[in-house]
Amino acid sequence: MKKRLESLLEHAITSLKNDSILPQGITVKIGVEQARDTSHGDFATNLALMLAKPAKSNPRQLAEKIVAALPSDPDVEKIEIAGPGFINFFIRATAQHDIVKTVHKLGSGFGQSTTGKGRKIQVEFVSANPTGPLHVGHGRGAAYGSTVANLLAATGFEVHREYYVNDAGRQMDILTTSLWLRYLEESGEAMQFPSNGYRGEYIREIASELHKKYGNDFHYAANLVMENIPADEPQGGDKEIHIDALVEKAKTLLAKNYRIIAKAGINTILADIKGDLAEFGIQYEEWFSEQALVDSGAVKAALERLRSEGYLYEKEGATWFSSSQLGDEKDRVVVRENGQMTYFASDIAYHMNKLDRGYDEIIDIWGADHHGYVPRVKAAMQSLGADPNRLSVLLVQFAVLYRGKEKVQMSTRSGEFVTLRQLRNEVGKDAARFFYVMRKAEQHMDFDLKLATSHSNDNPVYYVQYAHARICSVFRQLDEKNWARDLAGGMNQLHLLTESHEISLVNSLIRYPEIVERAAHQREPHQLVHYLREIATHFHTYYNAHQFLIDDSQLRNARLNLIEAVRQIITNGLEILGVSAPESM
RNA sequence: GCGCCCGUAGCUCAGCUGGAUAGAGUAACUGGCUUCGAACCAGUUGGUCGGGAGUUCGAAUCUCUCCGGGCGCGCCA
Repeated sequence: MKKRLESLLEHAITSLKNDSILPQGITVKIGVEQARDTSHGDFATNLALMLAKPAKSNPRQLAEKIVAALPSDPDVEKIEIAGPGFINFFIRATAQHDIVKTVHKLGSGFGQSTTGKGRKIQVEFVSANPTGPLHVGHGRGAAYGSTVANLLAATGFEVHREYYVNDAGRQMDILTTSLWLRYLEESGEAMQFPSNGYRGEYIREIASELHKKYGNDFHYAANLVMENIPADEPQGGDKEIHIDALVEKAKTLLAKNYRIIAKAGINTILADIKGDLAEFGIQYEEWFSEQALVDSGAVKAALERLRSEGYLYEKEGATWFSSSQLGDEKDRVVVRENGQMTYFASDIAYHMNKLDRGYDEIIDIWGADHHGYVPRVKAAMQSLGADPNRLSVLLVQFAVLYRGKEKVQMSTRSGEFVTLRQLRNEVGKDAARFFYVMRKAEQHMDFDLKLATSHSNDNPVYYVQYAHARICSVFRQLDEKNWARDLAGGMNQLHLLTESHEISLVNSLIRYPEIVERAAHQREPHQLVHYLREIATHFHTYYNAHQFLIDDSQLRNARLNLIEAVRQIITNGLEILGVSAPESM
């Protein structure tokens, strides 16, 4: 209908081309919007207002000209000019009922489009370091990234979901050493744990497993381990030097056993993360290993390429990337004085790898605390001759947890609600995913655990799910009454749906594909959430105002077809959000 | 100090990219179950859109400037 009105306006404008009232040589985008207020009709356009300035004329006069030039349409009942010059269209009430047929026909495919034209798009998200379980902060990126990916898939993109596993470099050494030290404690050695080590309880658990499995194979006396190790920070030393020395000691003493501990650590933690995300409803096409990238020589190759392009230089014993000439605020180290490559070095190689894989677009989803990292990655892409616009980095702000009024501390120490798993256990997957994407990503979010767990009207996820369950319940009642459902017959009676509640539901149905489209295009899942709440509201209102299981079989079947279409759309929308649509609750 | 994000009803947030009288949820109050599920519905109260200036027919939305909050400015990842 919207498109139809737009083309009507198009006709009017073309026919007015020669009229001197129209500005010459100016093209204006003709936009028709659904009117917010019913007194403004069903659709409205601000076309006359837009044209008024270039035409140097009164918008209302212009509107009158346009209206006069509009071809007639059987479904347009009335056209009004209102306010400063809006043109309002009043549509015949039953003109849009065919949408019900369309929804039934397309089923789960309703709302899907081919706008993406199969363009390949990669979405990399979460990518938390595999040095511990996912925490609640990662949860938001997980829910957001997954939903953005689903939205893109629904709009015809070929989506590749990827998790970049940082399983290389210093942090892995620190993880391995932390495990070993806890293992030594487990086997009776007393020593001070490094302040820069990983202190989480899960480290002890893995260490304990190692001890069970390997006995004293990795055991060395504490005084031997701590021999010649520089002081830690609390003792007035440097924590980085301290931990690096311990890592070296671990490698020397353990020799090839070092790999066993390292493997056990990464495998256990990664398995936990994978399981956690799977239970959160997230499947990846690929888990990309940084170590594999390093082993393949890609990082070295990337640096050599930068060097040959003249972007690398040596200073103070380190190798620098001159990102500042490409928009970054300063140059960045890629190889440290000690010869180790920085995280950024492999990130350059990783993004080069992404580019080489031929994606039309690359999306990285990062926590907002990494925003300062964007210019250097873009600079790297540019230096490799790629268009930095092929990469878009979407930043997700932190979520602050509340339990009622009380702020929940997020420190690893507090032991309260740090992991995503704990959150899921407390509020459930559905509520967690729904809450995470309810707010737009740049918005700082308050996540109220009490609200998310409450099984009441306070909780928006239940509100939407309840609408779905109610519809399912209606159909169960229909069966119990042994009333046959005449789907085809109902389609012929759609014109009976003239109640205001029915009209507004139909209007909601029509908007769904546009909502999916816009949410995908703007990478804003929250728009879909708001839409689902709105359609649920319209349904609940309708439900309370009218009976569906009535004796009049014609009206009954028409109504049932309408609410079945609503049910289908709620299912489709929740599917994109990764939230289940229960038949009863 | 510099950079990014944010500031809208008591609270949590939308506001379709510059449009009509700024909207939801929640809280408070009033009413609705013998009728398809009350995890629901109907209604009332509640706003100098952080302050100020500018751009124009028109600003919560764009520009500038202050104020307030979050985050970043490592040879850490």
